[in-house]
Amino acid sequence: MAPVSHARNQPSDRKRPGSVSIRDVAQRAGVSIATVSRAVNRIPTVDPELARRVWKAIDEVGYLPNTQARALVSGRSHLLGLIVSEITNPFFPELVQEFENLATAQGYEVLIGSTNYDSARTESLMRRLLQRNVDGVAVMTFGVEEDLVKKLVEREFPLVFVDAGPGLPNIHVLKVDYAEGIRQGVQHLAALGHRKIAFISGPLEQRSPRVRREAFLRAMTELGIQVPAEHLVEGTHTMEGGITAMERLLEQGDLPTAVMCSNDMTAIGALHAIYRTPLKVPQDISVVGFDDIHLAQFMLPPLTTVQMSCKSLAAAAIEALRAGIEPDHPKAKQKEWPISTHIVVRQSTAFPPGSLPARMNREPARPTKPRA
Amino acid sequence: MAPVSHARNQPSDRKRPGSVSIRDVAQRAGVSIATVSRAVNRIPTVDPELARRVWKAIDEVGYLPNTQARALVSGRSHLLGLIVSEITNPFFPELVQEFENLATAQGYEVLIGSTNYDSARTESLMRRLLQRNVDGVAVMTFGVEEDLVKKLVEREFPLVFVDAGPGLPNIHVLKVDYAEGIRQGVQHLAALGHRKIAFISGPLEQRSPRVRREAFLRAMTELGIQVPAEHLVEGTHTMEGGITAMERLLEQGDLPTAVMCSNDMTAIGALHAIYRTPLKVPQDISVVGFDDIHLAQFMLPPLTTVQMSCKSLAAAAIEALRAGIEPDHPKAKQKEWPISTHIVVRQSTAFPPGSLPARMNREPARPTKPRA
DNA sequence: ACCGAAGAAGCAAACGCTTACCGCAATCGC
DNA sequence: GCGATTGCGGTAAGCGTTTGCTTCTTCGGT
Repeated sequence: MAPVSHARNQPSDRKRPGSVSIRDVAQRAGVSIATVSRAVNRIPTVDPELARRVWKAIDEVGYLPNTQARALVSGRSHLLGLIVSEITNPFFPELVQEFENLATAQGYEVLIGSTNYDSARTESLMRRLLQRNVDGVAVMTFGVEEDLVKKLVEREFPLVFVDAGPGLPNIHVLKVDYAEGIRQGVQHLAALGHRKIAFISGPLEQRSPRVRREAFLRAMTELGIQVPAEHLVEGTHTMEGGITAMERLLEQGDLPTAVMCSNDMTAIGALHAIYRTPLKVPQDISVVGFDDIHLAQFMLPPLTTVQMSCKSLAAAAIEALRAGIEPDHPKAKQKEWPISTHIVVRQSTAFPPGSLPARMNREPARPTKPRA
Repeated sequence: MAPVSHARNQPSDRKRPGSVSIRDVAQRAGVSIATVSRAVNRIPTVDPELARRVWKAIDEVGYLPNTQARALVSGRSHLLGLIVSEITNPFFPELVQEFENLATAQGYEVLIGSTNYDSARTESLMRRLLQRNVDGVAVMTFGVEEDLVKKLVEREFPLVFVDAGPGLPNIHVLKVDYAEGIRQGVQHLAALGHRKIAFISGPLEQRSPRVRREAFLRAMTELGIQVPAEHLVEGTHTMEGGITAMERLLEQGDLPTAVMCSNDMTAIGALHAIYRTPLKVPQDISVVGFDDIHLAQFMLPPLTTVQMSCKSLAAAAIEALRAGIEPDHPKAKQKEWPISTHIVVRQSTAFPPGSLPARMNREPARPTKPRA
């Protein structure tokens, strides 16, 4: 029987050829693994000369510290979970992009999952994220399932929701100010002379679409404008949904002169539905979106929309998570993170038909820039 | 000084409240941690009765095995890296979605990174993925940087490229059959009577766009059609690029009657550029895309395009990775994975103007379904 | 009744790292 | 000049698992 030497400081006969461990570096530099570790982590107590030797060795053997092992001892994985509802909805890739940039800039990696509105999926996703020991999770789906969330809250697990998830204390919430942006949208339309303004909502079983719809109704009420029930139609936050909803709007007798949509994909769907008719946007009907996705400015005509900056959404999410993760974060106590919204006027909105000499409608209205 | 007891089998005074380890379960079930581990991994040598007790304990304390620790000992992280060039290009979210579904179905998690065509970013991304000990990486950016790839290949690190990355042996390659799909596209146009067919390419410093352009030129040559240099314009694989390129095409004297584009976003940009002129698609000019993203069928008119199924792309990528990772995978030896492409005829293509009575052009051509 | 084989559970090493603690040499104070 | 401090590096414990080896029990064969 071969006497196996288990000198703990010897380089391992590696499993995968080429995977270099801290011991290889230590051997090469002629120091202990502790010193290597300290050098890598730039701990000032190590002699500069030695440190140089270590770094040289690191370079020569091509050492990369194993994050898993680090995570195991430090208890922090530097992994963040990001849950979105549907990654194929163009809003989310933009969000993901921003989130990722910010996260990596802070030394975190991101595990993304999309739920497709399926709560079983969400649950399994959450479980997997926890097994991976993520340091925190941002739930950016605009409709939350409340099951295991409670347990997590009890565990003081850093969690960020958008629009207040379940009414639980002690979780971070990105409070999107739908009211402001949507009011701006409605007022913009009203200022142009519109009175018959329809609204295509998102799927109403979700929270956020409901909130947006409420905001619209309130803004209309403020202006003293009635909204007939048939001008309130439900979409799905997808282009298909926008098309269908707009078609329904077009079929009925009392045509609105303007349509606000719960998100941009819906608005884009609406534009498509209108293109298929003899009607023109914005001359015959104005359309306003919500989100301001990249695509919006490339529509024909470029879409007037309410901007919800995914940059600030991502930034707030990261900040909130860090506040929950890092013990001495300046804003550790903050629980609500406001996200502002405001209208971006492009060319899909104009005076309602018949309100003015036709030629004034040729060039779409271009009010002054909204306040930033 | 308090004598610290270090009985290894006692539950830890946990770092994060609520993080439950295997020892908690062991204690609760009154067995050793080894038994818990074996029960969890369904190793048949454990007594059914004991196993039941263990599972009960697991349930009671809410135990989730720590993947990091598992990875550390097994040497496999069950993490897959997915590198895309630009996650905001709609093609990629679709790919990501498929990839993720497949990966999770096989028990893998996915780390996504988008390079934005920045090779420094790619490099840092790769490094981070390696530190995370990913089991393999799929590089789905359609233009590769060849730097550290070689080292990885030497390490026998499972790597999948699309379109043959650097001409290195021993890496898995998803061979997209551009030629076939593009030939079908060209032939479709030629069959309709087009002879003046322009091509908007992607950024030519990347490999895949070059291959697509080559495929187009070859298909044209096969048909004996000359392509004047001014009908070959370079885009950027984005909508903006498509708009600019199409504008350039429109400015020049010799207007093509059809335009093929290197990807769908380019084609969509081209459609937009054309909408801004009095020309009509498809009556005055036909447009063909490439990719068949979801959006394509919702264009006005619905876009005729060459489909490159991201489902099969994702499936092949996963298969290839697993073949590289799992020692006894059936296809461990396979290195090339063919991906077929074929045309999907919708309504952005029709007879060229003037070739036929006008009314025949009212309804766009609808040839029979292509072979699957 | 005794020995050996088989089955089941436990012990402990190992995965790659961080870090508390300890030992050693050089320096300081008086 | 000698004990006390200080500065640096090494030793080893431990993070949460898996797993080879050992131990203990049970049972069958003779």
